[in-house]
Amino acid sequence: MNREDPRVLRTRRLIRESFRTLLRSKGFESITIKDIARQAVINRATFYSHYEDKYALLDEITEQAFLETMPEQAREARQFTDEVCELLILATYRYTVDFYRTCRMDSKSIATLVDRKMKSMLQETIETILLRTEDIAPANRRRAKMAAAITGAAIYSAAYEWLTIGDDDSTGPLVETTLPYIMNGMNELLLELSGPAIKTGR
Amino acid sequence: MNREDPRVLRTRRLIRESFRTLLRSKGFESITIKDIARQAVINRATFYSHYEDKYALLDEITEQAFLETMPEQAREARQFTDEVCELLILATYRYTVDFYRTCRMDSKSIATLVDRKMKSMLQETIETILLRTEDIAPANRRRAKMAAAITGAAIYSAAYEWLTIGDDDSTGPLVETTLPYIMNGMNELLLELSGPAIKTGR
DNA sequence: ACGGATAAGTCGGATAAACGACACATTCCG
DNA sequence: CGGAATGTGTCGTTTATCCGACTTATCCGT
Repeated sequence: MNREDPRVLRTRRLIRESFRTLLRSKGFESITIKDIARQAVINRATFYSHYEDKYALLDEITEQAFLETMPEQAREARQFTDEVCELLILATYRYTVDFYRTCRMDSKSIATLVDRKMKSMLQETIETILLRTEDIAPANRRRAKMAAAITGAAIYSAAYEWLTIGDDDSTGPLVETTLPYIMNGMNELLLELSGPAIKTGR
Repeated sequence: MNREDPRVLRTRRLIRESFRTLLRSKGFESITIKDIARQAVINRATFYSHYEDKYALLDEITEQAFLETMPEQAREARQFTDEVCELLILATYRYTVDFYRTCRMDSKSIATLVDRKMKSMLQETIETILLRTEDIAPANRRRAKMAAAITGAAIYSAAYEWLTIGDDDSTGPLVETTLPYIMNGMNELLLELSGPAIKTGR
């Protein structure tokens, strides 16, 4: 199917919007494909020619929301600087706030799914940034991936923690505690990365 | 083409909304079919399978707006009472206000078209009400139509005049001058209508 | 007045969406 | 327990929309 076809774009957008609407009034688990089709005023069969099931739809929506939340300056960065890191932290926090405030959480399943997706998006973003810096020895790619995984998880859990404590909408303390922690560990690794390949076994 | 088909409903709604949007930023005459199609993100050929041209589209939009503006109580009335007449006057005024405030008026052509449509909608509405009153002799239908035409035109021009003078948003004076005038002439006719058929030639 | 550019309509073939039907799984209730 | 009701996923056919191409009409500048 042609992703550029105006009919396809319209239908997919309709489905996404209907799903978001439903998420505001019902729990994820209790939303049926029939509900989505009815809300979007499309045929139920049409849904299946675009998404495998509602989990795939949730995945796409989560991804899209992430990309919309994350400023381009962060996604397109060529170096993992303090500034970029701060952007990542703030965007992640904003994302979780939006998500958890607009969606009903009947079961924890949706939270789990979204958590996983968010972490992988963060990780991918960071990994891309790290691999863009020219001076990384090809043999150190694996280390860069590790760093991305760790950092992604760190940022996400920091944002999540800050949200659940949530007696305050200020983000100052969130950044002030998370940023040094991450950049410290990251700089450690970056030093090694820019050098020659690390010897195995050390 | 099946008017109930969800695709048809969606497409027509898209076209109408796009047209309304365009009317807010461009003059009617300078809007091309291409503009409409581009704005609605539909194929240009698709437009032609729903509307003959932009004049037909304007006609439909005007009619729809009229029906939305006119309260059901007026449209469904079974007698042409003072109360109903007041509703017609007020709704007509509200309609003209909305229309002339939201649409750009580059040339006068659109105003002419809308004027005509509005008058005919008003006339039709009044005619329907008059013909609904059971005690009208069938032979007097023609007279009822005349009354409807006169009254429709009167109400519309009163509303229009009130709008163009327009130093004031109050509608009191509008109703106070128009209503007695109309009901006087109308009651005159209604008396004759409810009697036997009028003799021809008098 | 003439030629180029842009819009108006129209047409045929390709494709996405609608629709109804089907078999199967799940849930719910007497 | 059993059966009724509801949701899932898929299929074949019909229909609306897309798309590109074409002709005709209208507008505009040199």
